[in-house]
Amino acid sequence: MTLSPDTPRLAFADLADALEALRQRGLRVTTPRRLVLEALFAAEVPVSAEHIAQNVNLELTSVYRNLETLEHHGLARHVHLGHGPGLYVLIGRGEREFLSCERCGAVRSLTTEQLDPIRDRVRELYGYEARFSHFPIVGLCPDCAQRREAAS
Amino acid sequence: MTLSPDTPRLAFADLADALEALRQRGLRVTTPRRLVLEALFAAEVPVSAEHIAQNVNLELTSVYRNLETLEHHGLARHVHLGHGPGLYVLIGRGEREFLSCERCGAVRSLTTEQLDPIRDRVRELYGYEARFSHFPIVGLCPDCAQRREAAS
DNA sequence: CGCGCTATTGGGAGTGCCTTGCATTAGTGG
DNA sequence: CCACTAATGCAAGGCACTCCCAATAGCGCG
Repeated sequence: MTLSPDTPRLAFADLADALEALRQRGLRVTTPRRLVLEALFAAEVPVSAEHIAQNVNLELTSVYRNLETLEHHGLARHVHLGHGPGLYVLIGRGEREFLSCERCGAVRSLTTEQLDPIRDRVRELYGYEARFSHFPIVGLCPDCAQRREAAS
Repeated sequence: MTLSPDTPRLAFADLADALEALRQRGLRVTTPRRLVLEALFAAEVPVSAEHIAQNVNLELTSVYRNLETLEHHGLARHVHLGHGPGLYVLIGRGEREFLSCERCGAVRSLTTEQLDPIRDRVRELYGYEARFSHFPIVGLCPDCAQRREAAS
């Protein structure tokens, strides 16, 4: 699957690249590893370990272990969108951040730069270095916010 | 606007007040209930159910159930500060919000108004109604941010 | 290509944080 | 002080991982 031309350049353009990177780091390219990576490449939204395990028919344990090593080697990361399991995404295809709706579960994807003004404001007001990449902002999406306002 | 009977605003200054409010709502004032409430009044930071259970020597189950009913009746709420158990706080004594440090666990307490500029910015940029009250902003406190910068 | 070294795997058990079910206990209004 | 039923204690269950270990299978080497 080719990347759209406007997608930022990245370290791991495709599966083969990523696998090569792993091999170079002394990691073995096993079938489960490859399948997990494939699942991440195929996903357009963050996915749970459970989801991957079901899809590619792997032991959940193995999926978690692979996600962990992918994270450790900078190929993937996970976010906590409210309650529920952690969700995993590939790194390197243009960094994404997320806003999630507590009510309907909608996930809005943003570029890192889009959240910079928020991070800047938090830093400037409270000195905290907000890292929404791991614990994103949770709230109500425009639709749910409106619906709730109408109901009151 | 009209007061919805199932979401009344409870105002209570102390334990006796809170217990009276519960009684008025048809809830029984039992020893475990009173102990959980006392623990919340005593805590100056958000506390876990486990913490309460240990302190007042109650069944964890009972603590969870009581926290749930206190939440349901608007006397308490909980926040998720990064990983780890949910942490409970009383409401009605001046609303607090939190900023937590992913590295050292430090929790900075703020008034709701202090976070309003951030919420406003999120709304104005993305239309999301950020609700940091349930999933607060997680990041690095000034100390940890500096330490990390120095290390790089 | 075969061999050996060891990273990785499957599967099972364990942990943390709750949630549910149920028989028993104890607040409360009458 | 009685009856009614909310609330409790205890046991079990559930979700999201995390750990352990014997068996397997990549990978470098000859």
